[in-house]
Amino acid sequence: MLSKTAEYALRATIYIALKGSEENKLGIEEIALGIDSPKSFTAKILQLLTQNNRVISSVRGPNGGFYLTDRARKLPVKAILEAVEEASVITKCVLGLKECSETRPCPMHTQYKNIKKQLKQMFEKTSIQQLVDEFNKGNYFIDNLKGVRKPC
Amino acid sequence: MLSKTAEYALRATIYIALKGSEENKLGIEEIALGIDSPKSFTAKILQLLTQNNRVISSVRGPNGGFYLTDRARKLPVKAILEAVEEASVITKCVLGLKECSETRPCPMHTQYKNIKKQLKQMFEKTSIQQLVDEFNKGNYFIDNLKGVRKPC
DNA sequence: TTAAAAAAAGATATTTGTGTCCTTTTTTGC
DNA sequence: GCAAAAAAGGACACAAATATCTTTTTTTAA
Repeated sequence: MLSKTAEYALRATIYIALKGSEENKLGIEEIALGIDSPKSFTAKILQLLTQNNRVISSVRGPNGGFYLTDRARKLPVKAILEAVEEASVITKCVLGLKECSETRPCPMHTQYKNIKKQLKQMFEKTSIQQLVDEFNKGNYFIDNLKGVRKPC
Repeated sequence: MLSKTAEYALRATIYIALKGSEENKLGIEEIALGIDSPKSFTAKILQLLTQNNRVISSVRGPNGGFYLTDRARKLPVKAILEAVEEASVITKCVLGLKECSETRPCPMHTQYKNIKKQLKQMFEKTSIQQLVDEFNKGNYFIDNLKGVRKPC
């Protein structure tokens, strides 16, 4: 479905949104450990995410690191995919036809269009913050980080 | 969503099912032209499809070529994906977590599981023959082959 | 039985994705 | 200003996916 790049991008962004803030920036070491991804490769992906769509923010030097602005937290998950150039999953024909549409459908078009619609909805209507909220309800995982329900 | 290999596998199989039969086998040249795919690469993929799951059948020599048996026409589309080792799309976690399940869900699990379920349904419940039938209703395309409604 | 046709098989090339490492730039605190 | 910390940037390495070409095997028909 998604490339490693996109998977790491999603995981890293969610992790940073979860555990980081402008006051408490996260280093690449912690992020890679937290989401169980290769450190240097993940660093490259974070560069994409800071440069495209400003999904994540970064500061260099001591006490530097990565965090998400409030603005970024409101972005749809799709913005992460766009930043790593993989948003086409939600538009592409399942058989890979260059032209495939209502007026020129492939044999699977009728069935697949509903799935595509829901994929689109999921990535467009869900904000990064919503995933954070969901996680914080408890019992969610993003590999080495477990969501723990806060005591009442 | 799917690799080129899987896309060509689907297109080629549908094409052969549409235009070929045991009496009228199709050559690799025609197939590649018909689905707009690289010839030699497609030939490799057809080898996979003849060897795994017996999705397509082949005969060498003059008047040889590819065709689908009646048995093969009844196979689910998933059998094509299995033959090219890409059936995992319908089970994998969208964030790429090795473990992701109801009891250990990723932050997108709740939303994505419904989509995954429908993907699974589509590939498991749809037979190759059903796609052929759909195509023959007319006005469907598989790149260079246009579905033409038969005159009444 | 031989030549031609066609897929199978093998070898190799190219491109893209994934991953690592080293150097540079920026920032901070002393 | 200087040393340390951290991300940014660049170069490279490796693997997988994609693609092409050549040779071999099988089959048919003349």
